[in-house]
Amino acid sequence: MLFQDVHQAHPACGDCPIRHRAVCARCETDELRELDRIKYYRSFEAGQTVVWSGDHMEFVASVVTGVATLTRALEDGRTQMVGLLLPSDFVGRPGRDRAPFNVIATTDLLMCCFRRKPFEEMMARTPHIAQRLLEMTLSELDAAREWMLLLGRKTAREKIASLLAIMARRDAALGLSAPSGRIVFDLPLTREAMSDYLGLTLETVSRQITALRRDGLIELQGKRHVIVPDYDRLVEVAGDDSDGGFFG
Amino acid sequence: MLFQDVHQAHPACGDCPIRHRAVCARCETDELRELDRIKYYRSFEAGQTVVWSGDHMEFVASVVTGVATLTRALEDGRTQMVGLLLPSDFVGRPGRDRAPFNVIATTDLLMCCFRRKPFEEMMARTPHIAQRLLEMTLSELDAAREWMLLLGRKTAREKIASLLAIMARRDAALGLSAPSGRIVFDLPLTREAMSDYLGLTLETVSRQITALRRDGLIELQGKRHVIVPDYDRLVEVAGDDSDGGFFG
DNA sequence: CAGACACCTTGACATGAATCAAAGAGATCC
DNA sequence: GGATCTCTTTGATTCATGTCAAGGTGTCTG
Repeated sequence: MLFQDVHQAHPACGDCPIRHRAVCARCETDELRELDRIKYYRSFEAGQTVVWSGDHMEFVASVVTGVATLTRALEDGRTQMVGLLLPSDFVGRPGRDRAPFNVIATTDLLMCCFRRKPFEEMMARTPHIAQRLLEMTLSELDAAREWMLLLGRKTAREKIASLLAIMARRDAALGLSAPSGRIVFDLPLTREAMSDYLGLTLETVSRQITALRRDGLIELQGKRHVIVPDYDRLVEVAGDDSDGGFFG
Repeated sequence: MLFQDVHQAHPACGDCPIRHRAVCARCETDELRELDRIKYYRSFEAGQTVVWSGDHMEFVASVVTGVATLTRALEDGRTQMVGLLLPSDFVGRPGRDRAPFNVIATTDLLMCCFRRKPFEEMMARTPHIAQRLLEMTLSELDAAREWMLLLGRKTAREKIASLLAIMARRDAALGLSAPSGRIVFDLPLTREAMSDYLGLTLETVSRQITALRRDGLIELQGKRHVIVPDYDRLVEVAGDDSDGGFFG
């Protein structure tokens, strides 16, 4: 789910992005019908809290449109983002009833929810759903570990370059082009959200973005519109030894 | 696998710790027999590499005895530990054939392996194994996220206290006592391994351990034998808002 | 249009952790 | 029993990033 590639999913599975992208990779119609029966939609406004860490979470869900963040915080307020939910990403855990992190909508957000109990029952009857979830969870785990390397060992400059490269890559993928050469996209995060993601302060984020611009690695129009003239050069600054890991 | 609690498993499932602890929570004998048929043991000496990142990994496995680490590294050698494998922990991913990290034995190590293909086939036939793996993977994901909070937002002192608290907690759990009051245990990691885990240098680790000792939060006999006189006070220094998260 | 607000940038300074360097403590080996 | 090796501690210094503070930019609202 963390940076899950929207386009890995089967492209011909109907209108609801949820049905095939997040849950049911094989698209068998009986199961889709059953999923349809137990699903419902919820929408949230930008800034609204979806679930608070420690709360009961009586559903699992999939993002239809918008962006949400998963965060954990220390008592004194220091906050770390631990995941980013983009359209088609899945959140929730069959078998656990308390959320281990805060889920917050950063833009207007539409989620497709399944009440946990019926979903679990369906999972028990439909083995390939558990396998699909396992696969997705393993991808997330890989992404989390890649992120641990970033948080523990990269410099501020490398961190920013990494984040921009991921965003660029993701948007290139949405446009179905290979990520190389010139890429243009909009940042879906504030500087503060970026700092929470990268384990930095927002001032440092701002300064490093300025530095990357000064060095010609990116161009900015306004605060959020980013132009990456040379994707490969950016990846080089990011210092990744395996950029591919992020998309599982 | 990361900090998986050995004692969560059903205690009465036979002699091979693998059979029930890591893979088969329900202990049905037919399945255990089948797992027995496809399993084999491999042992490694301390320091030996089990798998190198990017290599083909043709098995999934479970730790019987010893300790192994999962690490990722940048090209210039900066290294981040992304997981710790202790007895009963599971490693490997059905459905992927390349390891996304290095697995290195830090002590002499005995692993119980299952060739990937037969294991996958068995998983397809035995739904609750996929569910069990999903459960374990979700626990690991929670642990990884907890670790992201540590790496991104905690001070060196808090990081060390967190690691010691986890070790203390784990060893208290092995002795079947509740983690509180006085706990005594041996560190299974060198200062360098600890630094790789915590995103610090080994000098900083050494200094902070000295500082915690000076402040009476821990006592040391030799380099590795640790006495925690007051577990709760240590947890307080660690700054965790949810210590429970680590054991899923 | 003015005012308010959220978001972002920049500057000056402080500080926690890294780096570089040296030496101590325990093992192991002949 | 001394030599050697690995692991660890400690000290001096540097540097990257955090902290505190001020001001800029764009958007929305009345």
